[in-house]
Amino acid sequence: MARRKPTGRGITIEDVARLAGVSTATVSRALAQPDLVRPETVRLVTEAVKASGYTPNSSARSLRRQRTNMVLVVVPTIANQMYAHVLRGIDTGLAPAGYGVIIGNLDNAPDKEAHFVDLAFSRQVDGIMLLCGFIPRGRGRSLTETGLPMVSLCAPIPGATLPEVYVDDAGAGMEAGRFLAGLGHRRLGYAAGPKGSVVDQTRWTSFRQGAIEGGVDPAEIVRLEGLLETRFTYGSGLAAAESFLALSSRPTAMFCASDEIAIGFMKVIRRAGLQVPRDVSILGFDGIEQADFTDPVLSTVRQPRHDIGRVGAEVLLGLIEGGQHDGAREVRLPFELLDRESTGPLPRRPALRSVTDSKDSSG
Amino acid sequence: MARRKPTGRGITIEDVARLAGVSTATVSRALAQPDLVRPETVRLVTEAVKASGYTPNSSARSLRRQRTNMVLVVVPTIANQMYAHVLRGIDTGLAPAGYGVIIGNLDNAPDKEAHFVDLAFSRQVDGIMLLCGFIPRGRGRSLTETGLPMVSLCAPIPGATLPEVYVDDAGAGMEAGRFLAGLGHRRLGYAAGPKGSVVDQTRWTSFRQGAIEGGVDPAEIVRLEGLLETRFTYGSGLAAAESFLALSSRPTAMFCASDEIAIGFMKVIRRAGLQVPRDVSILGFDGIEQADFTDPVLSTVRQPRHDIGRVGAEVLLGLIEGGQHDGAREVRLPFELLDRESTGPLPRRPALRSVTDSKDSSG
DNA sequence: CTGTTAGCGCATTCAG
DNA sequence: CTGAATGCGCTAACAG
Repeated sequence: MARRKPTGRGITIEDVARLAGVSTATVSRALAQPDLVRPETVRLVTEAVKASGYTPNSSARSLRRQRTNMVLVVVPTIANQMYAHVLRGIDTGLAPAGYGVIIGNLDNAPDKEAHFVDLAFSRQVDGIMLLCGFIPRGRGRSLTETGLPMVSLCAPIPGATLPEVYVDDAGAGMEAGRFLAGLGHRRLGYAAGPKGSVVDQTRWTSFRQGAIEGGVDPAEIVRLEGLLETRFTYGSGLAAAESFLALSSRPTAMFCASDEIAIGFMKVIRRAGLQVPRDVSILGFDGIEQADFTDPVLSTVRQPRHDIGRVGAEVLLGLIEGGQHDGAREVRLPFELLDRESTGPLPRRPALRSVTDSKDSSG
Repeated sequence: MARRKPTGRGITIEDVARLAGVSTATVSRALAQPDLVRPETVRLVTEAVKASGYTPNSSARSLRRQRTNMVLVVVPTIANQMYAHVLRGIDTGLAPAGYGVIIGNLDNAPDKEAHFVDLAFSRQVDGIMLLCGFIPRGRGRSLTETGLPMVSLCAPIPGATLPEVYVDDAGAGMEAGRFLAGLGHRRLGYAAGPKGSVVDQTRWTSFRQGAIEGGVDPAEIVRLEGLLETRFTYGSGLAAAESFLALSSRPTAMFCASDEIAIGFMKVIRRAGLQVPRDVSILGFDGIEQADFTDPVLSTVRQPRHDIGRVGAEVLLGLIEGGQHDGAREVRLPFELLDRESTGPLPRRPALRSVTDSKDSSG
């Protein structure tokens, strides 16, 4: 009822000032730093605000304060459960500080990269979170050149010196290798992620190393890639499984670069008549919710998805509000190997095609 | 190399103007409406821009133009595959028009609602997309009062008169009911979604109706809810399954309000020794990617997730750029019932507990 | 404690 | 076709 005449369109600070009988500066202060204003005046202003329904215009405020209270989050694809939960964590960490999220969904469209670079250069955000494992470029310039605070989550970025928040992929890979070796498996496979990815590289290398430590012959560790594009998706799992089935001598245990890959992989080999884990043990990576609902329940290396996001947000806020980059801070979060139903001890006889060849393995 | 001295911090339009030897007005025009500027001048400006690395400041531009080129997307939780894909669709529809997405993740935190209302009132966005099936409120005011263009996706909002883009839930529910009845099932169950939700209500009512049309006795259609909070999540499926198992006379076919519910449900009853679809048929809703990877593959009603987002974005852009709300436009997208592996004809004998009681069913 | 003043960086009048 | 001037709405100096 007390709604004031909307002069032009929105209610401005001037309307409130008039209503409260004070200057705009006082309104601004009463709202931002009430302790610097006489209580009675604060009350007047507060009431005027309530009466008018005033909300400060964010563009004007951003322009003036050189701060937008927004963060750009660049993610390979929002459709992946893993990233979705990291995003939730980011939101959890950012919201209390009054920051919002602008979503930068790459979604395998390289031209979008440039768009996010522009966004950053236009100062639409105060900081950047990279979940993509590389630094976006476009129009001949890179995000680093914005000078904006930036952190990398989920994946380290080689050559860059920004704070990183992620799990110890190398340690996890090692443990995965030792784990499967410890179950007695002597021929292992790795269902690969994207070839260029540091994360994939790390997991593969360390897995191999862990397996060797566990007593596996290096020649008996095979890397399986998809035929076309290999990413962390179901599709890559399907493709890797096809490669797997085509092998004359198959691994008895597989380590997969992601849960999606593991789930895709498992589907194909089960359709082919193999049983998990009797014929093949399968170990995933990520610990997405869906892995709790496969049958058998997927063994996997769980990453603290939510925490990665939350901690990443806190690190970034520190950079934004604290000011100085205090060198390349690095936060390693703990992983956890979940030994569940899709992994088991070495079966009596090696897994062969359902059409059993009379050919012995050489050795 | 040609980088100009960064006077204060960023490169402004003034720097470019100086560099090109023209006024700031000309720079602005050369960039926004080159046809109004002499080609030679445009060239000068373009070169100056390139040399300086100038990108217009978005806060200043937004303030001046009363337009931010951002859209707020309010989503119940970003962790749900369904919403994640709708979001992708939204991005697909928005990006070509130069609009970005600010993510409004409710995540079951009611206090966040108010925050998004403030965001809208502060004119930080030009439009709003609601995937939550209701109109967020906070601080005693509702999003509608912002006067901003708004559309509702995935769910109609009762009482509101905004454009809606969603599948025909009623038709889908009917078809689900007829489908299961057509398979010969005479005792049906519905694993419910959130009680207050219009979507749940619609699916349940129409499912019931379809089943009755298919010849099922209304008394033989049971609604199963979770014990605590019932939502569209795995957890609700688990809870519904517990209720299911406790029934003395169990349905032989279940319609689930979402795929997550269906998957959670399936897990529990299979652990209890029941087989799908031999003992119980299960039909989901949504058509998330994960449903392709269950064993058996989940039958479900597929929604065009991506299209819902894309079309919704286009409708909203029409409102934003076109200006006038042309009444409550409504777009219904087609659903598709996927008859796959988790549904089958009525089994010979009704599903009982694995510990077979000698008690006959009354009838 | 409060008001006045001065921009933040840009796009749009209005004159030339 | 171009330049000078104005103000979008707000906050931070600086005086009182």
